[in-house]
Amino acid sequence: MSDKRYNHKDIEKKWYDFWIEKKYFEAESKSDKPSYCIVIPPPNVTGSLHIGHALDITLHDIMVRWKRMSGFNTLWLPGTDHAGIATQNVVEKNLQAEGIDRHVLGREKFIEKVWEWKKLYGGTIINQLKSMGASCDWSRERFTLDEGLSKAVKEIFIRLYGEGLIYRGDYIINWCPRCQTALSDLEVEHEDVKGKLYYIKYKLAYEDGYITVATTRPETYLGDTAVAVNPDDDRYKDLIGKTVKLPVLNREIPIIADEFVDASFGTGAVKVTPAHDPNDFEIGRRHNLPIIKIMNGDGTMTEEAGPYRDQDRFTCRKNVLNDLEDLGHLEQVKDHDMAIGHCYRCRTIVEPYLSKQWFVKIKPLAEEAIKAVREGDVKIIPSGWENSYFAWMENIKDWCISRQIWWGHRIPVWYCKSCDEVIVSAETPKKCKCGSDNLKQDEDVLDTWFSSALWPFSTLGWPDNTDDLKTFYPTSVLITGFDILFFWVARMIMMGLKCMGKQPFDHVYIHALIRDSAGQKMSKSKGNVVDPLEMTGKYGTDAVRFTLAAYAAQGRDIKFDEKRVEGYRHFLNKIWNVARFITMNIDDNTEIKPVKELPKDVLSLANRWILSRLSTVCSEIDTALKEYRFNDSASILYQFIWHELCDWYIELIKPELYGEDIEIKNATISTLLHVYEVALALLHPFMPFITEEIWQTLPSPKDAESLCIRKYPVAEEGIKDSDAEEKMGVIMDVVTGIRSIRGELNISPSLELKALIKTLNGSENILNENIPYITKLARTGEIEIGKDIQAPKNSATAIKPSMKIFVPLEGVIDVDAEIARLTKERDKAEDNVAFLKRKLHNKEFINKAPKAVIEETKVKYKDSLEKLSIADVSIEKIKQWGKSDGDQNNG
RNA sequence: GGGCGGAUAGCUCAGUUGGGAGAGCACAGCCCUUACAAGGCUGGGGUCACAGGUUCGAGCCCUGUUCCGCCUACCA
Repeated sequence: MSDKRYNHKDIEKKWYDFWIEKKYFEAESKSDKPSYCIVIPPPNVTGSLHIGHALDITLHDIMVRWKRMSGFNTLWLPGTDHAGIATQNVVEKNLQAEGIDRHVLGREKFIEKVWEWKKLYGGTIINQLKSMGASCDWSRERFTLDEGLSKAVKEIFIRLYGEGLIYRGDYIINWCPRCQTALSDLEVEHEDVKGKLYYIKYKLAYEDGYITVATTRPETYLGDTAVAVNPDDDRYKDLIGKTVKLPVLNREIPIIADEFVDASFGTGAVKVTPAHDPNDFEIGRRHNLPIIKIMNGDGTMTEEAGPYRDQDRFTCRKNVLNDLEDLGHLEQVKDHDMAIGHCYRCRTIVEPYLSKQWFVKIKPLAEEAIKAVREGDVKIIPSGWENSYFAWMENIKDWCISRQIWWGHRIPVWYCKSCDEVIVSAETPKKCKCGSDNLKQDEDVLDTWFSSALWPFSTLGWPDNTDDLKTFYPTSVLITGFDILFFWVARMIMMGLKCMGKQPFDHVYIHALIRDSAGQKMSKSKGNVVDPLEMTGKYGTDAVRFTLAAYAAQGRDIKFDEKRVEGYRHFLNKIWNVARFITMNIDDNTEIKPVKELPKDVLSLANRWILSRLSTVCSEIDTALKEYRFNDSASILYQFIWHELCDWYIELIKPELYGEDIEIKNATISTLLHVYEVALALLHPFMPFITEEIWQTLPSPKDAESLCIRKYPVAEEGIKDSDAEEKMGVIMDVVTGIRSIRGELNISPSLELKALIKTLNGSENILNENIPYITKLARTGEIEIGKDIQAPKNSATAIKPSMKIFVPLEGVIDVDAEIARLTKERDKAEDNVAFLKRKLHNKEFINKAPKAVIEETKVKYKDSLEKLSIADVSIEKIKQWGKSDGDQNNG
């Protein structure tokens, strides 16, 4: 505490260990207290903490610590996600580095390797969350591949299958040739590119002439089984029913008519490749076209591609184009803007690919989920996101949930090799009902997001009816970035409603994305990534947390600037030094009493004022947090502590602390301690470490052994006192008035000034009673106060609503500077008068504006008018003094 | 193609029912006043993107325009 600067090193771990040891973060399965629960968005087990997590964690922890302190049975349930494709990729790469191919290793051995890897490195991100101060209940930590969660996954799969909401079938899905798995629509990231549109001539089979089709993927012509035109397209009417021959392959395919074709695009004729395009697949179905697969799962061409077999898909495209050109089939090539889908895990260009996959029939689930938000069972904050939610939900497509990878929840389905029976079961079946034991389990695993969708209840013990489930479901709020609104939030709502019959959370708070200070999305390749751990190491976790909270305004992206962190570290230092100030002003004779026991008559104006302000701050923080206005709460605390507590209050009470009156001194130090202690408590959710460190050493009366279980302050902790606030306003006016004169006229702060105050509306009592405040803060010596004070010679003037302040400046005054200063004020007043006059003379305004506004305007007008006239008089006087000074000097 | 959001001080951003615009940082001047120089005091700085409209009154509401960002989509 003796150090002038706050040093975060060593402190953070000490307190975190203490909290854990005391089990403060552990929730009760059964409790009389109201419950508050947040489940963490589980980070990928392969992950390491990035700035987005840091924001997530900070906002979570603020809410959770606030509620815990407010007396709720609070559960913040942590865990990690097995992140199927991502984790498999990581381990696969590691094995490759050792020269091991996973296919050689085999499925079982490979999964063992992943578990080993998980045991070694899976704790990394968890430890990083802890270093952020996250007050999670670690005794309830979960992993999406835990036994319990796996049970939940199987249970829901079987249930949905039984209801016909899960089905298997051959469809065109998104296929990543590198990961060699299906992807859901959401897992494909579209990127706009300037591509080409190739016009290819198909010659008619039995007569001269040709039809030209336009395509962006010329290599797929190898799989064409028809050419389609719009039935109403006059250009092609005669060709319908005829056939063309595909170049090179010489396969004969029909020209068909289909409503889908847009006659205005390209040539109005579309090549139809049912195995490699979702629309073509539909057309193919309608017309019973053959389906020809020309590409393998790894992106090479099949033998159906004839001379191009085994070629990579992009090499094949080049060769196809060359050959078509050589043979005179390439009519033209046009620039064409389009969007190309990439795998969200490995950035490989995805292929629309025909294969047998499992799907969730999603519409019935989506309807309920739409209703839940529309009827307010789930409230999305900020509400603007509701539009996106509805738009997506209303156009939702069936969800492809099978993945051709090894790491994940294996689909609980077995196929009988003897009779084609499909057995869906939580346990491994021994025999088929046909009697055969020749059963084989489906090779695929489920989409990771399928298990994530169950997270809010699977983590609480579902499908068992546990106490945790009864106590904490529905959870209170889900806090996350908008990037996983559809991936995760929407699916949780659907599954929560389906399994639990209730929404998984009452609120969804969507926070912004963090960008770099130039507004660019952070990415490793750009090298603009801010490492939160580097930040916390440098500035302390509390400073980083407070920065993120202060940045977290609703509905706007965050442009993260390290300088802002530095600024808030200064704030921590400021807070730290208040503690030092208190310590220095307490000795063995100091008697500290609870504020409630202090007689009101020993409380000085400053004490009453700060208590009143504290009271307001308490209720403002409460409102802001309730509405998830994190930035507002941060700024309220910053403003109050730095400017009101430090700049005004502590300076005001110095005379009382250094004075002789022991009773007043005790009352003041008790008040200071109280306000500071409450402020620390208010701050604790935002900056847990420094507040606990200071709080523990504070000689205040305490009723808790740690700040994190102290009752969160509410408005009674201060005493609202408008009389004190009004009076302090007058004192502040005097002080700032004199300070302005000093500052603008460049008078040394060390020079003691005399002040004469002419009161205008009975403020002399207030002033007379509080002279020490003025002398201390404005550095004045003698002060004269009265209604009839006359402006002395050679004085500067400050004009305030309830008084005129004169500061005689014999010897130090710069006449021209003071005239300039007053003229500036005069002009401002004149502008005001003109403006307000115009307004009040406006008949429409008088007729139509609310009375309160008119009254207010009138008062402002009067004040401005008065200020103008005072300024005029003052300027006149000082000019004369200037002259007479000149006379004296001359004479 | 559809939708959403943004444009306010040099920078980053607040601005909650429409009543002459605020903060932090940066900048300038003065100060090492015994909590803090990672500090104190004072000050300068804005056509609220542009053009219309509604209103007594618009940063805020309406229409259009420009620029930027994002989401979403099966026009090959």
